[in-house]
Amino acid sequence: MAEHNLFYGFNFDICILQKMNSKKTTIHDIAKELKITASTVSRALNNNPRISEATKKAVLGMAKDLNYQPNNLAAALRKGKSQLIGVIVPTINRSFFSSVIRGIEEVANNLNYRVIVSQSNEDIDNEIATLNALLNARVDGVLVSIGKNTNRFEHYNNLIEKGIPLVLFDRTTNEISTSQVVIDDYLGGYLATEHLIKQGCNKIVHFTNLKQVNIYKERYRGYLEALKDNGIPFNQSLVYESNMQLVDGRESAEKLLASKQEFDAIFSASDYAAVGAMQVLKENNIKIPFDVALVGFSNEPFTSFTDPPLTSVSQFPIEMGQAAAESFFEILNSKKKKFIPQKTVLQPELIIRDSSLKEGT
Amino acid sequence: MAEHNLFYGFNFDICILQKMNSKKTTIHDIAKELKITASTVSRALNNNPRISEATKKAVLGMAKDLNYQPNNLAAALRKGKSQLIGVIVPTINRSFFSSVIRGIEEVANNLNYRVIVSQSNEDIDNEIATLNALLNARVDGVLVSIGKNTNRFEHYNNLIEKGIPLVLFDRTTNEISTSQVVIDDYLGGYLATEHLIKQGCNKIVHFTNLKQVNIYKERYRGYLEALKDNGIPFNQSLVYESNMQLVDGRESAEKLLASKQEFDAIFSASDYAAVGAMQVLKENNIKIPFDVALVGFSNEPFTSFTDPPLTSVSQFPIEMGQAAAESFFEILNSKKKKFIPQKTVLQPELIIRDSSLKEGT
DNA sequence: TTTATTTGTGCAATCGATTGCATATTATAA
DNA sequence: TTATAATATGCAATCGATTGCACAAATAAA
Repeated sequence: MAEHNLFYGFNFDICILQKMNSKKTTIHDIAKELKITASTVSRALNNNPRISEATKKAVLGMAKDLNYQPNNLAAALRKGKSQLIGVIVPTINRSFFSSVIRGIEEVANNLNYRVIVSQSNEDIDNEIATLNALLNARVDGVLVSIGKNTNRFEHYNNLIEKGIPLVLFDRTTNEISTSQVVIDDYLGGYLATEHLIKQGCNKIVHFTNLKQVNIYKERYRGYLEALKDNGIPFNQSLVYESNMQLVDGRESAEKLLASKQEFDAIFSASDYAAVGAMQVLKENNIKIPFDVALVGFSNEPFTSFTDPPLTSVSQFPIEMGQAAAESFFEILNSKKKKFIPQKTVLQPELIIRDSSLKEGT
Repeated sequence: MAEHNLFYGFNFDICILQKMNSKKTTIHDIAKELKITASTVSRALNNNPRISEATKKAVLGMAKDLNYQPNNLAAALRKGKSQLIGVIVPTINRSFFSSVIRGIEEVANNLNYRVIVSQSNEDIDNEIATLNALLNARVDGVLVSIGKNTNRFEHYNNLIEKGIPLVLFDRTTNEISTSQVVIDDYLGGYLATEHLIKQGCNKIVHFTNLKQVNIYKERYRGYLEALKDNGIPFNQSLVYESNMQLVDGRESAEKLLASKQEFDAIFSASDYAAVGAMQVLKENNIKIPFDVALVGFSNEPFTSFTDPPLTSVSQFPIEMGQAAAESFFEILNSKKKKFIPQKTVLQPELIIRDSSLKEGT
């Protein structure tokens, strides 16, 4: 296990934390130096048109000389906006979410906003506590992907009542009347299934999760529709419900084999469950994709490292983050004007890899 | 590609952003209501011993009634500390870093601090800009994993001079005299190599990167030492240098095969390069681990999904984040006292999987 | 009963930047 | 030359919470 070994004084010197009498310089210091007032300095720094070019130049120069660093806290307090935005995700520790955050950050930083990240750990109390903490930190708004178990939404609706911008992404709900960004899970399910059919499969198993989360239902709906559109009768006994983790995929695959049903493909609504199934199939000497074609969902980074590489549906997480941030700033900038919550639906893309590619080889 | 389709008015109502006359309540509101002063309210909320229990109870009750939310900005401005800490990583979008952040967050949130995350994208200018942005946001300190190309460190040394707590983790340097948290890469390299030797290998290839980054050098050193300790002569032509991504691993493996050298194992200092090698070996019908045993480094999540699963060295990223945060708060709390920068070295662990396990099967 | 403490609150300044309004200076129009 | 407008800057209040110091009331000690 990871232990903490402490070594002292490597090639470090003992150092004394000197609070440095160099008190940070403020606009008042600049003002004093230039024999003008702080208000003029403030305006000059903000490029206010009422300030002469000469003064502006002088202020900017002196600011540089004194190594002036603006205190955003003071400005935030006065202006009532902090240039901070909060992001709540179930966990940061998943490729999908960290990529979304990356997208959000890109857009936010460009607009000179900073991002505060918090994790709900799929726990509603945690989610509420974390939201309050963000509000206390006076974030200018919040972007959220709600937890699996979140079934009350007052805390979010309160935000909206207070006029605090809120955007939901990926894990959304219609119980909250605000802008949201999702991918078209239905389409993703449809594309995946259609692809399998085109590969010649017609006994397609589906792994899904029927809990409250919308996304799986939509993928399932896409699966059904693709079958229908291609004249393939739906067979309920080919649908396996589980928690969609790797072990669940293994379990479903084992049940499937035990059932002796015929099947020539599996469309798993999760990459993890797909990998579990892949393992079981290989253990049983079932050839992928020749005996059974396999498609996952999410295009997790590991999908290209499995053997065979796993066909999957990309959700474009970075783009989702960007879109969410853009939606967010639209709300932020529409203050006091009428504002219509909008739903941004991103198009998923089927990433075809060997696990489902029968022809050619 | 992901397009943005905008649908209006799904089951959303048009909603007007009402700045809600409900101005946020402040301690003054509570004070007025209770006919006491704001200072008393402030002290009561902070559980100051000079305030009577009765008053405290009244204040707390009224605070709840009025739905009071403290304004951390105001407190931060006055107290000169924001309860915000900044984290800079090359990218958030990598399992290792997002896990470290998770660890940092856990500790920080418990102490009522929020974490602001920023990415440097391995670019030094970006790193400096992002650091300044964090300072302007008045973070109480910073935790950093420095970029690959960062070769100047004044911006960090400035922090230290100003007495702003700084902790380095994983990607560190001795050019900055502050606390740091790393794993023992040397030991990781040693363990990996030793394990291969114990499996009966004695012609062990090593994939490494010889750039400025310390971590690869240390792993290499561990490799050399393990060879030496086991009486295996070092063969320079078995060492392949590259950028350590998947394609680089492929390339190195191809060169290796083309060289016709004999080898019975590969220790790659990166999981990605290891997977690249795995692909090439399999394409050449070389059996893993029977013909060639394979070990990676980092224990990326995908290592358990490859075929065969890849033996690797775990760096315990969450624990690293926790240790970094603990180090950070030690500095923060040692203010004005003498403070000795300390180096925390975490022990890595070899996670043995099938790619290197010759016996048994 | 008087003096010394302790206890509980209030007063007012402060953190640093912003901003509505007033004012002084200069340029333009009448 | 005087009235008017434009330009540039200053004054002072403000955002909301914190905190050193003062002070009154209550309690304890003399």
